Amino acid sequence: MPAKRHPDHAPLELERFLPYQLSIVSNTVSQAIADDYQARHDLSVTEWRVMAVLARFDGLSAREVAERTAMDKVAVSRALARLVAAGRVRRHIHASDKRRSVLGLTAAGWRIHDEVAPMARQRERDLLARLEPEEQAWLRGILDKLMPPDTAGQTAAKG
Amino acid sequence: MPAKRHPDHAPLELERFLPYQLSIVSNTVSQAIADDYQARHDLSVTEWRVMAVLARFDGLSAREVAERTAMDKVAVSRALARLVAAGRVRRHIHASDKRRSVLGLTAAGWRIHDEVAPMARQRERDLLARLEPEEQAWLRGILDKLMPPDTAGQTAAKG
DNA sequence: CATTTATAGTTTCACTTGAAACCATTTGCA
DNA sequence: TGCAAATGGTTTCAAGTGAAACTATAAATG
Repeated sequence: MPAKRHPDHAPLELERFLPYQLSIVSNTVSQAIADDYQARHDLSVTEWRVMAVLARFDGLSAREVAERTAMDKVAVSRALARLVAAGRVRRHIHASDKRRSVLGLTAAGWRIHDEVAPMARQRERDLLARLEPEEQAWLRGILDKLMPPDTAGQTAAKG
Repeated sequence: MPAKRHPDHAPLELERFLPYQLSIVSNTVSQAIADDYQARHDLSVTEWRVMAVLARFDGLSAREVAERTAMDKVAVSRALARLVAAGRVRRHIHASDKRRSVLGLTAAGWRIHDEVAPMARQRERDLLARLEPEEQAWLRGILDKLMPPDTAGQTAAKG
C-alpha cells in the first residue's frame, strides 16, 4: 500500500515550530554581527563574548566569565589564551587564591571593544526595525522572561 | 588617574542585548529537546532535523533538505549517510536525473519520528507555558516576522 | 553533436569543539 | 595538623565541522 502522504504521523511544521524559529533567527543575527568583526579583527565569536563581559565586569575570573557567557570553561580557557597572547586581555593571579585569574581588558582590548560594540548595537537596531514599536516592547519582555535565571541580570561585580 | 570603571566605554549589557538573549534561549531549548532523543536513539541534532523535514516533505533531494533545514550540504550528506546506514531513511535515485537522490523515511524512521515529535512539541509547550497567553500570541507573530524569507513557509514539495 | 558550464552529492583536510583526564591550589573535616 | 574532597584552570583526545577539491551527471552553447 504505497501511501504518498502520512497525515496520521503529524509531522512537525518546522517553519512554525518555535525552537526551530528561534534557532534560525538567532543564528542569522549572530552571524551578521560576527561578520562585522571576524575578518576585521581576527576575533572569534567566543572571544568577542569574553571581551564584552570583561568590558562590563572588570576583574572576573575565568569561571565567572564562563558563567556569564553561558559558554563552557574549556572554550573560555582557549579564548582567553588567544586574547592574552594578542595583548587584548590582561591576566594576573588573584592575591589570596593562586588558582584564580583576575581578568580585564587592556588598552588595545578597549580599542577593539569601542569599535565593535556600536556595530553590535546597530545590528540589534536593524533587527528591531523590522518590528512595530509595540512588538519591540513585547519581545523585550518576553525574552527577559525566557532567559534562564542563572544567566539573567545578576548584580555587577564589585571592585 | 587610575579609573576603576569605564563608563565612557559604554559596554554592552549582554543580558539585555537581544542577539545574546536569543542565542541563550535558543540553545537552552534546543538542548532540552536534544537531550530527549540523543542518548535514547543515538541521533544527532542534524540527523533529527533531516528526519523532521523528510517527515513533512517526502521525496526531497539532499539539496532540498539542506535548503529547508538551513544546514550546509556537507552536514546533510553525512547525516544522510548515517541515517541510511541505520535503516531510518530510504534513498533511491531520481528516475530522470541520476545525480539526484529521492529521500524518505522508512518504517523504522517513522517509528522514531512518531516518538520524538511529541516530545519536541511538549518542550515547545513547556517554553510557552512560562508566558501569558497574550505574550504567546505576540511571540508567534514576532518570530514569523523575523524569520528570513527564504526559510519561512514555502509551499510543500510537489509529488 | 562536441565541448563548456552548471548542478548533485561525496571525500579530504585543516580547524574547532567538548568531555574527560589532568595539575595545582584551597577548603572541609577527622 | 594531615588527608580527602572540591575548585580553578589547562591539556589531551576523539568527534564534529566547513571550505575546497573532486566525481558524476545534466544542461547550455557553439
